[in-house]
Amino acid sequence: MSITDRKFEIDRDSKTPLWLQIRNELFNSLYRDELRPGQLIPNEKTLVELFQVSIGTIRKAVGVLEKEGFLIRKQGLGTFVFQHDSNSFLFEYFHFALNGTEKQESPTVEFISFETKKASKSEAESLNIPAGSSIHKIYNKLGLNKKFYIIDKIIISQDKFHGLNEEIFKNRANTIYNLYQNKFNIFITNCSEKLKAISSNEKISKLLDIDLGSPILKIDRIGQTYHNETIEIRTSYVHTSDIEYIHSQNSTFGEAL
Amino acid sequence: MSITDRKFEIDRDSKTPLWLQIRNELFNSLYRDELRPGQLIPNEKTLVELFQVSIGTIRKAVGVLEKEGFLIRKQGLGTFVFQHDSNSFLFEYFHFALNGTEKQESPTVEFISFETKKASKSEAESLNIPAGSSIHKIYNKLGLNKKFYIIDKIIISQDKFHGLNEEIFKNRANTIYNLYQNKFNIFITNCSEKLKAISSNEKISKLLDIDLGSPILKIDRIGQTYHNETIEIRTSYVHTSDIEYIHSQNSTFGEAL
DNA sequence: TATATTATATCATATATATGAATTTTTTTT
DNA sequence: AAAAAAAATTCATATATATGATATAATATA
Repeated sequence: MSITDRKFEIDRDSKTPLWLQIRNELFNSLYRDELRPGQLIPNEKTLVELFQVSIGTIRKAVGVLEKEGFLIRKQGLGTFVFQHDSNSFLFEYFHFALNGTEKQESPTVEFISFETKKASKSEAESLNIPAGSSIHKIYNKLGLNKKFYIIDKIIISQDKFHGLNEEIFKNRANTIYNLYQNKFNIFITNCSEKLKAISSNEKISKLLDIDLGSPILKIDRIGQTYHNETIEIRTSYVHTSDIEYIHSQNSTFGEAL
Repeated sequence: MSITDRKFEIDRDSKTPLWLQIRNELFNSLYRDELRPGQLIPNEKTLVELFQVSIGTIRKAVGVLEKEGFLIRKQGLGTFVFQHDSNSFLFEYFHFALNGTEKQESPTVEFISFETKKASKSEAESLNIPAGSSIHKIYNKLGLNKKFYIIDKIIISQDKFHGLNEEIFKNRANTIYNLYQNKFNIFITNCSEKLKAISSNEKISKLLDIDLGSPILKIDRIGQTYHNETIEIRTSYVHTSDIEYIHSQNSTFGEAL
């Protein structure tokens, strides 16, 4: 259903502000896929008619969604739905740079393996799927500057990625999140990472060509979509001799609405 | 000089929008300490008269500074300058939680040592001070749940913290950044952290009561004030058996203006 | 055809104004 | 003196409107 045909119910007597109601309605349209990644959304004048509010209220609602990262406004052009692609990937989810440098380069990605198997208990729990469900387990190698430093293990539910196989995964033209988005209609909206230092085991040592027991940065990432539905578990094993994980922030930034 | 006595120069013919000019003027007032941490800033009506623009333009400028974390608006009360204190500390700069938990508890902090010495070449370089200048080197121990997991090494220039000594540091009533802010008029506005996995050396092993060579998370943090002036170098050595470093984010959040 | 011009569409900035909500202060009442 | 009520202060929401900036499309011109 097109968004311009929708009937939106805005309650002028509600205690929640109009702009927030509209923000939520637009958010739901994203969630329900009435507005798709990359798509041009109706212009402000049309939204005014659709919601029967003033343009200032529309701009406030759209502005919040823009700050949240769901929409992108372009002056003279229109407002678009954010999409995962090779440009956005770089600065969003890849947090490594060569020692001492700030500039984040695009990593080289090399496929290692693709398996489909039964989820372990903890894997099933993290993905919130029934115990014993099928999952895809994918290994990748990531590098910077012609050397590989990172092993990525990706775990996703088979059910949510119907038809996914090694060929499709390997032949994707863009990022992994772009594949999720375009082929499987799953849009990753947020990630949470937990970092630890561990000793490398035999498998990791071999894959990264380092000594057994070397200190390794282990990153557990949970990738979620709308309404905090967990889609992906990704574990990164990083040899941090030449590269480092970067995390910058401003005063209270990050905790704001 | 009080901000209400200042003469602000707003250029209505400039290509930079009024709201941005005003945002910058207010930012400079923060930088120049005409507006101090915790202070109530003039109300919107006063700002309208001060800058001779409409209230919408003022609200836009203040709104941006609020999003950036420099101001905090309270309906019915006024707008205040953000300040470092024990409440804000928790969720801003401490990124650890016990394994599996999300909730961030306040860490226990225990003083280890306070030294004043000559800066090494790399320390001087990082702090952007002349080679051989005096610095303070402070060690702390941080813990959660009655166990210590973190050793913090803090390095600051003696020049910028005139009169600081062990007693003053130990007897502070609040956070370290609060001490900088209130006693030395230095306001930390942003931090950048770089993480690595290393093997613990003898000193760290002893301090954290762990085996020599255990994998350790090493965090190099640069604390800066207005205009990216580096104030503090902090290195954390973290034993991540029971705790983990947490980093969450939304789609494009973090890269927005 | 290629280039310059003009028109159109769309978001950005700015003003003016009215009403509401939350907090504090002042006044009145008991 | 204490409690309740009223007033004042301040930010929040919402409308209406005008002009500017930017990108694209359509048209006219060389």
